[in-house]
Amino acid sequence: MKTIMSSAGRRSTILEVARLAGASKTSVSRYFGDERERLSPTLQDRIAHAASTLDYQPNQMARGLKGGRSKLIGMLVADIRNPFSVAITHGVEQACRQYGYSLLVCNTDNDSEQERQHLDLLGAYQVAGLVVNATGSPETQIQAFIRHGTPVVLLDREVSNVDAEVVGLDNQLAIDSALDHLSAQGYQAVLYVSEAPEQSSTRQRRLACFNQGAQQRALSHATLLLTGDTNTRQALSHFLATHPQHACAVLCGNGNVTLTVTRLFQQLGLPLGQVGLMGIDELDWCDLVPPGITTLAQPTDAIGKTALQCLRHRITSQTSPQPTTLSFTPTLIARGSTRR
Amino acid sequence: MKTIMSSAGRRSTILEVARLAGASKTSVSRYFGDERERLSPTLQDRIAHAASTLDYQPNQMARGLKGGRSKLIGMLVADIRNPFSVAITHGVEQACRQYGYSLLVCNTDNDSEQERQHLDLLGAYQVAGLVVNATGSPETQIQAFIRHGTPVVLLDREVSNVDAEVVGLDNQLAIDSALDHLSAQGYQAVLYVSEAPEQSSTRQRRLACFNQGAQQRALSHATLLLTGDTNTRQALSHFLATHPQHACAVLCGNGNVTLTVTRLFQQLGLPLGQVGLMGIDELDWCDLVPPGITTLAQPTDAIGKTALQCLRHRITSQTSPQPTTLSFTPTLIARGSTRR
DNA sequence: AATCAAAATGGAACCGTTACCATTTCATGA
DNA sequence: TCATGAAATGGTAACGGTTCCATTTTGATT
Repeated sequence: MKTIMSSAGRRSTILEVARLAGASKTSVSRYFGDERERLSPTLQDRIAHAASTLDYQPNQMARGLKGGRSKLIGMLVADIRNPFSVAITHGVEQACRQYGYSLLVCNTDNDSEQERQHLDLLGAYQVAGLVVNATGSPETQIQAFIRHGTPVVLLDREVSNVDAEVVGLDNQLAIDSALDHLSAQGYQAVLYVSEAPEQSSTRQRRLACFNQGAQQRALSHATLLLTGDTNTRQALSHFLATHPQHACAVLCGNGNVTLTVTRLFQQLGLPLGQVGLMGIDELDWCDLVPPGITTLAQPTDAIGKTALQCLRHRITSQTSPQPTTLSFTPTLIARGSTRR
Repeated sequence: MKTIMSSAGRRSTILEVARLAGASKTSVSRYFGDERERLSPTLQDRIAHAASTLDYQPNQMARGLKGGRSKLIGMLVADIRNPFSVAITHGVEQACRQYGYSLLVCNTDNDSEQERQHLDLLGAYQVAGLVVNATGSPETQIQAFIRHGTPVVLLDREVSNVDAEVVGLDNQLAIDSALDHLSAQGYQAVLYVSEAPEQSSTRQRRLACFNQGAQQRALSHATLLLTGDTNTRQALSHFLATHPQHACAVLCGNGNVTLTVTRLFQQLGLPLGQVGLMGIDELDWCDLVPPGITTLAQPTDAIGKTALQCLRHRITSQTSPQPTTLSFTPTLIARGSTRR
């Protein structure tokens, strides 16, 4: 014997609230919009009471349709499993909630086809703003958003021909700090390891800064790109072998690289510190691998929050983008891996 | 001299496509809905052409409004910075994209007030389904979703009085495997470390299984809860001190705990392996801390995808929940930390 | 050629809001 | 008391789709 739950609960509408409160749709709408003070205290009370009785909540779909924009912020993330991305997402999400937005998180897994699809969908949801950590170069699609009047902020990676603020690390400063630290610690030859730079302006920039900075400091240097087919272990050994007379160090372009290289060090039995190791991006475990891995930490929360601030600013003041680059300063966390 | 971009691009509507194609709104709607085959090939072509000319894409807000449901899946995550949660989110997100849904990710930071707010919003967006990794006990709110006909799936954690599938690890099996492994390795006294169990049914269950399982195996055992005020370092030392005649091991209830305890081991200078260490949840760095930390890995991707399958099943077949528990089998990854 | 069912297409109402404009209410000063 | 403007409130047409129902077209059958 089953109890039939016939009240397959429709959610209540503005009209029902209006009726119960003895008011008009318009007044109820005003109450829940930002014109509550235009209503007499009496009416406010009646509406408040009716709404809570009916458990009313404005339908965001209807609002979005009517207003031409939703209260959604779209966020495109290149790799959601990267702790750095997660940390930033966390910052963005917090800021969203604070201002009544919800976050539509779209992970692209570094695949531009997925990126394209996601951007299409985000368009269809008429997002109020877009935070993009790009994979490929979705120029045209992003331009379309901008043309439609949707504010866009680029996170960490630039996209060519897109006029939007870029929020991220000061890469020049990061690389400089790293090289300064390494040479201060007495390392004379540095290998920079990076993932494929084509995908990301940041990777390119760090690579360029590295080459330039290493040269300025008269450091022996080389670079290694982690592509699928190179034998990284061999490349690393080779670098060490060609610099027998120097104290060698490896600088990792991001957290993923640090992970890979640390594994490599262990496989090769390289003593951390004697061969220096340093990475951009702080990770949970950097203090756990003895004697600790030196890193440059990014202020992820600040970056995320700033990204949303940019959007909010442009959403409210309808100004067009002032293609600035907002660069944040990394924090050096020195540990044993760069102590000889 | 500035070029004024006066075409502050409105996106094109179904009506415009209809006009350009010389067809009716209805036909265009059918084309983009799932009744394309009802249209004559000629008409399909005309519409396709018009749509691509105008760069048309159906407005999801309008669709959602009309249909009473959006193509959004809401996901409530207790702690988005936990790699385990991220891995599952990744699985859910992939599955969503595959079926044309978008994922509204809501992080609660283990705060039930945030959870409440987020659930409200998700309601307002008329999500097609809800994946909940609960923090507190949002019983009433979730019941409201179910009453409204929105399918709900619980992830990892149950919520009392909510009839919904629970997708997650087979905790009994996990604890049993762990204890079997530990005692096979010769450990005789085991300390189970967990975060506050009030928040999470899973933590409670693992704790209970541990106590029962340890007793059955005649292991000396104790538990330690990581709350803010306990001196965990002291507690751990105390456990070791009270079992001088036994080979001791620590079992960690989840990834966060593993991180904390590993730090503790280092602070105390405990030799990994001689004092055993084992954790539930596999983490990036578990093979990096010498001699490697033994873990039970959860099939996160499968869990995430299954969660969405459940939703889809219930979205399409409108059946009411069959409050099953879908339990997944953990994989033991044995490393040096449990080798004496 | 006439008939008829099936296939193809279109008209219009409605989903739940908001925003413009119109109307009512109210307090104020002449 | 009445005019007057401001404040408070309400009516109604969109917003961009979907869906029911009606209409037209098509092709097969007699």
